[in-house]
Amino acid sequence: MAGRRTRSEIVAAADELFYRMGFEPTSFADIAEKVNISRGNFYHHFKTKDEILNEVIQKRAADRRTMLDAWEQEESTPERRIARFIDILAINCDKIRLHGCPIGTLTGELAKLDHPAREEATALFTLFRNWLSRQFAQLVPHKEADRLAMELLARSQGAATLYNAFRDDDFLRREIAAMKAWLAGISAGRKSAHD
Amino acid sequence: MAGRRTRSEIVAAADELFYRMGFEPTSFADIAEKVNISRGNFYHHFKTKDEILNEVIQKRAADRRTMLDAWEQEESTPERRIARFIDILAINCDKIRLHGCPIGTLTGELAKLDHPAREEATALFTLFRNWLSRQFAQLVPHKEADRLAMELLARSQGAATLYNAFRDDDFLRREIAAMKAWLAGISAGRKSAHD
DNA sequence: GACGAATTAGGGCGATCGTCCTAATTTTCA
DNA sequence: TGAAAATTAGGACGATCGCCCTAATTCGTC
Repeated sequence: MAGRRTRSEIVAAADELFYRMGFEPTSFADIAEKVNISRGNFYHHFKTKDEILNEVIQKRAADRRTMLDAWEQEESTPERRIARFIDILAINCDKIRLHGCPIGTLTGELAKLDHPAREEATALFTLFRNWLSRQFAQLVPHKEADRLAMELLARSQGAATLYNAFRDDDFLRREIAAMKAWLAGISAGRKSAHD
Repeated sequence: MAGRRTRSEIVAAADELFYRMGFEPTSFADIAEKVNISRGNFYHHFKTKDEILNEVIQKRAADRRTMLDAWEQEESTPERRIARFIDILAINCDKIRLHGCPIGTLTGELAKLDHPAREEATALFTLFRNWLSRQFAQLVPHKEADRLAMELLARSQGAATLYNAFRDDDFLRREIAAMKAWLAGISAGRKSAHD
């Protein structure tokens, strides 16, 4: 049963390498070296690189799901939950600075490769989109919730992209503050008139 | 002197291939085939792949500079000029849908590769940043201009990333409309109070 | 302790990568 | 027009790619 652990170690290593270097530039040899196993052993667990990619995507989805569940348990209001999402940028800023958003950069790379797993990667976005939409639905009419979810998703992606490019800490701080102010404005207008 | 034309054809082909497939996945063979020249001839013009990349970045910078200059001539107000920037998303939506933003995806890839030319690619962003900043400076106090430029740049990047992922035309239209409304609000409050 | 299954190691497959070289051809211009 | 320079073609280099095979070792179970 030690094979199961090796397999998950491979996926974890591939997850990080795909994030840091990208899917295409990461080779079997890179992953095998990181896990400290031979390439032959490697092949016993995964026949193709795409198999690993699928597993990595599933792992990322599972990781995000447990994270979202935790936020749902730990925070009592939708506004605080959405704020946790915005905080990702601050918490992971060191990694984002160097490698961008793990989800945004993966979907972008797979789009360019015209890779079959592209839609599976997009599903990672959908995970956040639906979760945010459910939170916003508690603050605004249901019809607007998904639009706000997409708006916030887009804004965080833009912030990650430009932070990765310019690496300007002040900019990131401003964007986070602006998103939180935007969020406060939405939850403040919950029962009042529009805007 | 025909060598000059071949050289620029190589750069043009590389430009498009780097955009469509990414820098790393594009091979010498890909470019040579697209230009219909032998790989040997290819080597006569460019010794290394990085040389081509640098030339491609310079070409992209030149293309954008002429585009920005044209906007400056064709539009009489800063608001209309900034609107031209926002319109990029609509005009290039077919390409963005498939391959994302040429500048955003290149800087992202080079960041992952830890490539020496990363900062040169970031300079493409700076081109737009400074141009937008100059336009905003005619609408708001100079201290706020750069922040607004970064904000708009970020928002357009986020829109491009999510449009590339979800390929939702309604979303892109909404984002464009929202950016234009945001812009109208800024230029309307030019001489009035803040917000 | 033995035996079948699971796991590991290591090497080799053809293909392609970026790069480089040489020789043939074309162009330039005294 | 003839020699020098610029351009082109085509192939070969070692390295590495994803992928596959076989043999050895470890493990689980009776």
